Amino acid sequence: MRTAEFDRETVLRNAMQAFMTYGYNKTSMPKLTEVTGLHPGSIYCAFKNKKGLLLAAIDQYQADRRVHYQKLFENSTSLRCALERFLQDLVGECLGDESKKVCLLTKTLNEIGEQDADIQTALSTNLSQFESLIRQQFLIAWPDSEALSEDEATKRARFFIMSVYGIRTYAATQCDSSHLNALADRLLEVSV
Amino acid sequence: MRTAEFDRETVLRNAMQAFMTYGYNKTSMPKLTEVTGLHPGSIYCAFKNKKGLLLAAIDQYQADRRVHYQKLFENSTSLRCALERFLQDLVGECLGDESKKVCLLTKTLNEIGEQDADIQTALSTNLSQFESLIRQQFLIAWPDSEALSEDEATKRARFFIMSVYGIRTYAATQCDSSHLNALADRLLEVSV
DNA sequence: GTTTAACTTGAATAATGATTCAAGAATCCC
DNA sequence: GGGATTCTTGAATCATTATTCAAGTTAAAC
Repeated sequence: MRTAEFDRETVLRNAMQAFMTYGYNKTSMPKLTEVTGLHPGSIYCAFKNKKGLLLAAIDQYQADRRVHYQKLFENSTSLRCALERFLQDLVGECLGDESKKVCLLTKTLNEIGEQDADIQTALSTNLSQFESLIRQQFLIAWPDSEALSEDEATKRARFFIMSVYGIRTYAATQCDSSHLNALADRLLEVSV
Repeated sequence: MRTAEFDRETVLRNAMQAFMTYGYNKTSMPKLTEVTGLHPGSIYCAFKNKKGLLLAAIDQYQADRRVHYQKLFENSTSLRCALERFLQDLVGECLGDESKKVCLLTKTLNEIGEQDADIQTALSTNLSQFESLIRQQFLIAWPDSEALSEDEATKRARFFIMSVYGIRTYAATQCDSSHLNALADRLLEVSV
């Protein structure tokens, strides 16, 4: 017997960052050995192949995101407050460094979603989990806000999520702080 | 002297379709020779290299889009009518075949925009042209609608475009006709 | 302390990638 | 029709890719 020398979560976060920066196809195995510190053989032993490493990184990404948003939503006093925090965080990420500008899920979906069923399934699953997370915020009976019907909450959450994708893409086209804030403000207005 | 045997526009449209279907990195030169009918040497002679072919395809894409939307907007009687047509067309594309589901500009930006300055410039230029095209619709003093200030038109057009990106991405996550139509309807409501 | 199973190493492999180039073919101009 | 110019051809080249594997190393178990 022998225990693995590397820390799985660290390896996955490094791989994840590389995938977000360069995209799946342009993240070569040499690059992955470099950023993870693992030799090819170890990667193939632990994750089967490059695609397996991507799938594991996607799961890690989603787990990290869930924690991040649960913290972000803690102690919100109203739907408006929760969405405001979310949007501020989003705009901050869009203006931040390369590796946080993009969402691993949508970036990967855009790049290779149509070409691989396993990856498409993994991404769809994780993206609808993300949609649920937002939908829950719309469904909470806030002390300071009126309650929404299930149907209305679903529709509004969907529009919100769709616009979040839009803001991320818009930020890729032109990274202007005032434009992004204006878009976020407007989205908040039409959502709440 | 000798005239070229191939039709440049046809070649570019075929290349464009391949780039939209497979993405830049996964559209190999063998694939490009297949879809364009040109031999490697001819491609390198006419477009310098693979990147040059992409840049030319981007220009052709934008030229085609401009014509498409000018036709689409012809004889609109109000802003609402123009946007309605645009959104119907958009949802139709999202539900249609692979090569029309995506926008070459945003797809390429997502995949390799950060990695190549020339491509980023070309995409930014074309995307802001597209934004202008939509902005013009908001600025027209329609017979049936009230006029907007320049500033208000710019802001609304920007939010609209951002949401169009969002709808395209959302369609990639789940291609549900009723969801897409509901998103389009809501976008129309908050835009006009 | 020896065994044993598991992890690590990194060079070798085989496939695929973009790009070049020299030879051949076709058209225009005089 | 002859020459000049340009386009076409496609095999060869060189770089890069993902993946494998056999040898080496480590630590837990008895």
